[in-house]
Parts: sequence; structure tokens; C-alpha cells
Amino acid sequence: MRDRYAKLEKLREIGVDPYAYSFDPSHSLARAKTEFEVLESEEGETDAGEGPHVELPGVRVAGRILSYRDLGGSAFAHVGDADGRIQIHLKKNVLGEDGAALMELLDLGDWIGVEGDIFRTRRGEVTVRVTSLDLLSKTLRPLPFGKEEVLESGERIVHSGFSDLAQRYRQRYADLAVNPEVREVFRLRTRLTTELRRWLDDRGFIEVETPVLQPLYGGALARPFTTHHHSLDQQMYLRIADELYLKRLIVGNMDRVYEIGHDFRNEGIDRTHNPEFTMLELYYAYADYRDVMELTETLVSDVVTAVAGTTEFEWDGNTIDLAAPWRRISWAEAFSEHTGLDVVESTTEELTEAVKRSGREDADGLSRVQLLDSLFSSHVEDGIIHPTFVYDHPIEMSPLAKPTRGNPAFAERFEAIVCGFELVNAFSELNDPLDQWRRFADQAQLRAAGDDEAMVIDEDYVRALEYGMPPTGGFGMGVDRLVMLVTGQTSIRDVVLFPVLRPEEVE
RNA sequence: GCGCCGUUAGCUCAAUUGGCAGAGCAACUGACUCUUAAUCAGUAGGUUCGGGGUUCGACUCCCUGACGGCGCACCA
Repeated sequence: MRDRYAKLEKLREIGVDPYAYSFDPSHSLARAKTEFEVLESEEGETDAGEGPHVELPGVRVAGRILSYRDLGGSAFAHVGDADGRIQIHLKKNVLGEDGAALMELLDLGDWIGVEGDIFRTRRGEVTVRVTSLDLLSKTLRPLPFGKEEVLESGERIVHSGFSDLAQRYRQRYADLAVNPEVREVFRLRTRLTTELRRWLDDRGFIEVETPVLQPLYGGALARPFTTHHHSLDQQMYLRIADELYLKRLIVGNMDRVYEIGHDFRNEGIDRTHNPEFTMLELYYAYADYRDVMELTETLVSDVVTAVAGTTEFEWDGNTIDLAAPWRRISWAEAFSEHTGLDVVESTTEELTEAVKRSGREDADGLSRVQLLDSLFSSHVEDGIIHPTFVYDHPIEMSPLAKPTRGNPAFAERFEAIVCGFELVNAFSELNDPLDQWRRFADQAQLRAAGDDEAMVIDEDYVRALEYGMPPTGGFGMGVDRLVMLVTGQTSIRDVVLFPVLRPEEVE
């Protein structure tokens, strides 16, 4: 870095501002290249060095220097921007004295703007013959570039690239700058959320924003992040779910609503859990959970097709197909199939025994619900690879869902499970205020008994239900997890730009 | 929280049994005006993650701490 500080001084000495104020490109790098190729095909021959000499004159482009090959009197470099790269040819006798002096002071990573004509070199690469060179921003810290090889097939091989995971997450800016495939993951992520919105907007859903900072948390079973509002002198929480606010909107005659936003859960971190994650929740009037199942499989299947052109994905060694329809199996059936136990008939002692056998030592203190949940996660969920709706959960596990018609020990709820993790959770939403009150009361009892993930009573929410909520279906979907499936990433950290990490000291 | 593995130059990695800490790329100096993992000649670059210990001697062995990966546990 010391060398680069010296270059800063030299730049100022020769009258170059190392941090320019602006530049006005005529083309993005990708467009410049494409436009040249179109021109070439219109004018005939494209054979390198043969045929008519085609040029696209007067192009102004900008980007970061990715590679540099100094040949003395001239140099070749690759310049990259957000989604393209192009080779440039710098010649000292063309650039003149000032330009030549500037060339001497360039480093990998520097931002430059150039003007010139595009031609194809003898070796066949589309290249800008630079007539004017501007430094836009000097790089003081060397970027961790690898050496790059592009095979005839167009495949890009990086040698000794930037691969230390911790560093890549902490210095995502450097990761993005040198690893275009990382940029591609996040570009695809954005296309996916854009398509989700388009799909929902087309069907009359409206996007809303509900509070992230809440006086009470609810809508899921999880520990919250807690904070304090000074002037109200009140405990506040970061939301763990959007659910209760969105359903208040259904009460308020907003028939179809959705929200894409961050939820926060104060739980462990692993490859499918980041404490802050993106949830899509939607609710619509007059629907039950069967309707939501159809909506779910259609939505996912349509949206992934729109962004990836396929519903088939390779993920962690499995090939999965997200095309509708998805398999359906009842919770009780899946449970007895994989554990050999009956949900209703089994005694709490039998369940406790089974949990202990599955390797968990704290089984004795657990409630029946926790036992069932524990067995389900360890025996059933992990084994489900292909998209599957598991429906009709035990009602004690589902305090916001209507009882299953004709079978009130269960609730009209489903989870969509793919590759061993939960992608979607949905209900026929409970709209009976008296029943909802009883369910909250049951949760309060669990809480009193020491289950710190049980729900807290939300009296205002019950008041809203008293005003009447129509029959409603709704779901919550883990957007990060869908992005993981579509991009083939097996860690949520690879689809979150700045994942939660332990703090470090910056040198 | 528990277990296993890891942390060496800016980046990617070596270092035999405990015996002089090395390479490629990047950087720097020089040569070269169609190169593309450019090439050629040379130079410099280190608190071997931190702290403690064993030893004549520690990158290497022991203890401890930090950070990371994987697995388990927790977790809609």
C-alpha cells in the first residue's frame, strides 16, 4: 500500500486528480461489446485479422482495471463494470505525454474512463483502442484478484482467487469486486423478488409496510431481539413475523395484502438461519389452506421459471423439481410413517422416550408440543427432499390456525418442505376471536411453564378479530431459502449480502 | 452450547521426526507497441492468529483465548 500512496503524490504532481468528480459513459461495457458485434455481423467477415476492418468509433466506457499486461510502449488491460468486461489497448504514442505518464501510475483495481474506437485484435478479442484516458478513482488497497484464464469454450477459470469465506463475508465489497459470479447470485436474487412482486401485483395483491419495531411480538414461535424506546420509556421488539399486522389489514377490508421484509429471530446461526432474514407474507380473503397450497406451488413454479427458465435445480447433490403440483402428505401420516408412533394415541412418556433415543438429553422437561416438534424435525423434515406439503399439524402447535374441519385435534396448516428445510408455512387463518383468545391463553400457560418461545397475548389483535375477519388464507415464505434453491447456494450467507458475523477489528 | 478441523507474505498454498520459514500470483526495478494465467531478468516482502508453557531449539508438542468452516444441539 505504501507504493500506492507514493503514486497518489505523483498523480497530483502531474496534475491528475486521483478522485475525479464524474464521467459520462456512452455505453455499458456489455452494450459496447454487443453493439460492435452487431456492426461486425452487418458488415460481413468477423474472422480475426482477415476481411474488412470493422470499427465502432467514439465510444466512452468506464470500469475497474481487472488485469494489466504491460508491453513497454503499449499495454493491454481488461476493464470490468457491473455486468460486463472489455479489453482495452493503451498506446503511449497515441495517448501523448500526459496519458503515458498516467499509464505508468495505473494499478489493478483502479477505476478509469476511456474513450476510443472498438476493433477486434488479431487474436480475435473485441478491444477499445484508447485515444483518451481518465483516472476516475485510485485504489489504495490491493484487491485480492486471482489470475484468470478464459478457455476456448468461454469457461472462466480463476487461479488462486479470493476464497477465504470469512474474509469474503466481512469484505463483501472486495468479494463482489473480484468475483462476478457472486454479483450474479445477487442479481438473480433481485430478479426473483421482482418477479414475486409482479406475480402478486398481477393478481390484485397490494404490497404494504407494517411495523418492524413492535410493542409486542407475535405471529411465530421464536425469541425476539429486544430494545427500548426512550421517550416512551417502553420495551420494544424487532418483529419475528409480519402476520398479526397483515391480518389486521384483512379485517380492515384490504382483501389481498403482502409484505416482503426482514424478520429478526434471536436464535442460532447455521446454513439455513441468519438472525435477520427476508420473509414474504401474504394473506387473502375467502381462501382456505387448500387454496393457499395451490397458490404456493403455482407462484413458486411460475417465478422460478421466469428467473431461471426452468423448475429443475441441483441443490447439495440432489436434483429437485419445483414444478406444480407438489406432493401432499398429512402431518400425522408422515409422523407415524417415520417414527412408528401415533400422534394422538402415544403417551407423553412414549414420546419422551423417542426423543431421548434420537439423541436429545433434555427431553424430560419438554412439553408434548415440543416433543412432537422435535421428533418431526429430526425424523421427518430432514428426509423430505422433493417439494412436499405436510398438512394438518397438531392443533397445539398452531395457535393461529383454524381447527381442521371434522378433526379438531388438528389445525388447517401446512408447511412446504424442500431439501430438508421449511420453505413456506401457511394456515386457514383463525378468525374466531373467542377461539383465538383461548389459544393465546394456552400459549400464556406454556410460557408460564417455562417455554420462552410460546406466544404472548395480543389483546389488540383479538379486538381486531372481534370486528370480523373474513375467511382468510395466508402464508409466510423464506425468500433467502428460495434464492438458495434457485442459485444452488447451500449457505444462507451466500445469498445475504452482509450476513451476521462476529465483530472483528479492522487493521 | 458441544465435538472435529483450520488460521503461515496483499491473495492462493508449501515447509519431512521438533532443526536456517518457502513457492506462484500481486507489488517494486528494468526490457518489450496485438497481449490475454503475456513473457524475460532482478528486488523487496513475515509478531507463522493472540497469550502462556515444555525444549538447547517450536509453524510443528501442551494449555488457554480469538476468529472461521463442518457436524451435533437449539431454532417455524
